[in-house]
Amino acid sequence: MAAHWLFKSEPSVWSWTDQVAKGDQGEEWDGVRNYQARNFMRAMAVGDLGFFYHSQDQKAVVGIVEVCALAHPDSSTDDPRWDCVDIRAKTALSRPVTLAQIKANPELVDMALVKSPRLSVQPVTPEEWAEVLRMAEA
DNA sequence: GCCAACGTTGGC
DNA sequence: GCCAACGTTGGC
Repeated sequence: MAAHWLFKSEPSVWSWTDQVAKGDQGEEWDGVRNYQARNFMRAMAVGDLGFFYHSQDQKAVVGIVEVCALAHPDSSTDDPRWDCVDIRAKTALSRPVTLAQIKANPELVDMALVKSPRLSVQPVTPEEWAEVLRMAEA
């Protein structure tokens, strides 16, 4: 059973559009300097799916990505502590799901996105995954 | 642009 | 090993 995740990015630094432009080859999710986030990446398997979240101005889940390489040393640093996975864009959400909508949904009050807004890589439960997808289609 | 929250660093 | 200081992040 594949696990689900959420990847957060500032669109001015790395946006969904940038991710899509990388195509099936995908791109390293580098630059993470937080142990919790790193540990989640180490726990990922190829084929796991994740939400792609835009912080800052948009504050919304905008797309779905797939893990396409297991955790490996982060090429953006020589510090051996930091690993990252590669992800590739899979599909855009037909309608982005905003942080405001998520906060307003009683089913999602326990989401890491709400409880730990600064964590850049987060786990998503199967229930949360299904609920956000449902909101994207509603 | 401000402020609160939180993680990390460094001194003791 | 603890704790204070600091820097960064992200929402509003």
